[in-house]
Amino acid sequence: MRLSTRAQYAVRAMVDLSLHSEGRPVSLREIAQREDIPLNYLEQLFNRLRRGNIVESVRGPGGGYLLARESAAILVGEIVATVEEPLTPVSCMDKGKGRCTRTAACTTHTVWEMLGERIRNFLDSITLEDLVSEARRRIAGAEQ
Amino acid sequence: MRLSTRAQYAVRAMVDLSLHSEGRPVSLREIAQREDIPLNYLEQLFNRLRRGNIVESVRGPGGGYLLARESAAILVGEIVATVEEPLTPVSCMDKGKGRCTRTAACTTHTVWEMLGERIRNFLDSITLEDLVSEARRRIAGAEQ
DNA sequence: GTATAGTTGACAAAAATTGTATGGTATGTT
DNA sequence: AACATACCATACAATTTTTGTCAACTATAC
Ligand code: FES
Ligand code: FES
Repeated sequence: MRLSTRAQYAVRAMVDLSLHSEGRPVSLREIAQREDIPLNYLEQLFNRLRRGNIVESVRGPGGGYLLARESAAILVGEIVATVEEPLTPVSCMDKGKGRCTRTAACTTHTVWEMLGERIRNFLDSITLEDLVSEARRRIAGAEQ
Repeated sequence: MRLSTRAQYAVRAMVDLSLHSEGRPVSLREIAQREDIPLNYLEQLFNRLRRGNIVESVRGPGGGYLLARESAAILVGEIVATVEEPLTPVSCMDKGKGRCTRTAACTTHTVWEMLGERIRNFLDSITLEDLVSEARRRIAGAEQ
């Protein structure tokens, strides 16, 4: 039940982006440095985030990424789901895939289904803005 | 965010065991056949389950495994945690491990911590007995 | 004593994740 | 136009984790 580093990286990077953007595009190079994430790997993640309509890109010098919407309208669950395709606990829910073999009438299926729902609901209950304002509080607290 | 097959196998096997035991030990060979799980793999899982005090073993011919307690006192969360060591979403919670590098003040840590809590709470809210009686209902329904 | 069935540890195969490399395209600046 | 920046895309390599297998051993019922 581990989250991939993809998901961890993506959320951290999105917080970083929000904190440092202020309307201007932020380059991945900056984010990669600040958050200590391999640049090329981050590029892959942001490709997905762009296709997922979570960020917009600006090419050329001075370019970078911008939030596609206000941070209060971006859910952590979206970010995670976008970079970590299946947010379901078991593969039989993947569509196309069959049920698990034999099975004790597969009573367990329901459990995993509900578990997935709980996970998604929780992650969708937190917005990027929640994390950003929390981060700002911490920074303010550390300064004084 | 995938559950290992270890966890899926273990829960299914435990349901199977409960359904077929009725006080008598059930051999892994039976379970492996009914649930289509590699026998040797299942042995490893039941070793962990035994050490986790979830089942008891009876050696020799006619032997097998028994529930260590009544099924109503066995939580699905226990079974999963026993075979799938870390039920935490990120490794920085593993004790001994450091925090994630750099980090946007690691606001995200709290999110993963809460997520882990939710997952554990949910899985601990379901007992093996819940699954077994659900399975019995299905079997009865299928028969008529 | 023999067959059954759990116990254990080492190891191999396979899959998934994580990270790297390379070559592109768009665009602002000089 | 040339050049530098920074996104875009794909392929591939390294690593780690998961999954499965093998072999040897111990206890016990018959
Ligand atoms: S069919 Fe989904 S877990 Fe068995
Ligand atoms: S320290 Fe735990 S996620 Fe960053």
